Amino acid sequence: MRIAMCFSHFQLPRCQIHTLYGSWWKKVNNLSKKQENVSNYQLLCPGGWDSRRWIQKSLSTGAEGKNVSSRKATNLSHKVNDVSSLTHSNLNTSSVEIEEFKSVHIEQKTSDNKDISKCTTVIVFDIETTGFSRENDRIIEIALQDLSGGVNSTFQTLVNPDMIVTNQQIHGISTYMVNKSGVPRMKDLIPILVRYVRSRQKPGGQTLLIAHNGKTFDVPFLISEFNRCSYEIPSDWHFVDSMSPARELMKAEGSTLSSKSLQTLREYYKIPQTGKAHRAMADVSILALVLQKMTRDLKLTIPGLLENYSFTASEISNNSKKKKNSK
DNA sequence: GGCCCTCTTTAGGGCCTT
Repeated sequence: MRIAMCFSHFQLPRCQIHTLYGSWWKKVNNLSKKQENVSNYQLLCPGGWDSRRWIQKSLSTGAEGKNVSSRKATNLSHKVNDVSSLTHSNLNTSSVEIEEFKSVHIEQKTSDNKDISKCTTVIVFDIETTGFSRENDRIIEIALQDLSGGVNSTFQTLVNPDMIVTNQQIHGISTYMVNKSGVPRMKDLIPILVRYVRSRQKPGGQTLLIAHNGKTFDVPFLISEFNRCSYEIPSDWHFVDSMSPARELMKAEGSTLSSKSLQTLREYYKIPQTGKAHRAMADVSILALVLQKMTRDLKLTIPGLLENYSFTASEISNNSKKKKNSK
């Protein structure tokens, strides 16, 4: 009931949660089984996959766009207030303000890698935007996938940018699709997004969010949007740019791998294109599969990713400020 | 815009993200 109040406050009448176990999830499931992906994920998840990982329920604002026809929304009548029964119990929505998160410093964690792996939530995410400029462009779509799987392991939504979309040819997202009532604006979405991520966190654990080219695009863009809406990225969100391990892979593979782009990595690992490239959820599902292959090849674990590749939003912000001041 | 590589660091160019 408190959730309902929250969304009422946000004025998101079309925010909905529904079962997305349509052909998309089936494809991913079948694809993963065919490609022996399930066991490979154990590199990222030394404790092994949770048996719930292929349970097929996802979270969406209901504004994921018409182009995602393969993900048939089979239960649109489920309202957002049902989220309390479908996600973890800590979706406290009595206040629209984001609580100060308890920081979990990597260096304070136990040296036992298994414990780190068990308490770390790994989420792959991707954004689509109206362009490359963090100052002038806006996010128009965001998608996340918790690699531990289970109920509501994915989250996706279109975002109303309050501006004309001029790069529809890239992602297929039109002005008409996002500039209308029912599609949440970023300022309304951020609290929902933060609560979703929190709902995926393990008790006392930390979150590792992975995006391709995230260090120079997705994360700075996200920081910019949070700041524009007077929010801050939670301090216990750690990020990894999958481009970094991709560079290592390129060094190891030499000319076999010609580029570190997501599409090249997808082709390298013979992962079929599911959905339209440059739609957020399609790219997330590809990156999730690329990651499992890449971490296997590089023998990377979650502690390894945290130690060698992770960064925080504050580090990105501080670096940006230093560079501005030095100019 | 930022990272990385190299024909480099007193620099320039390619890549990657939408």
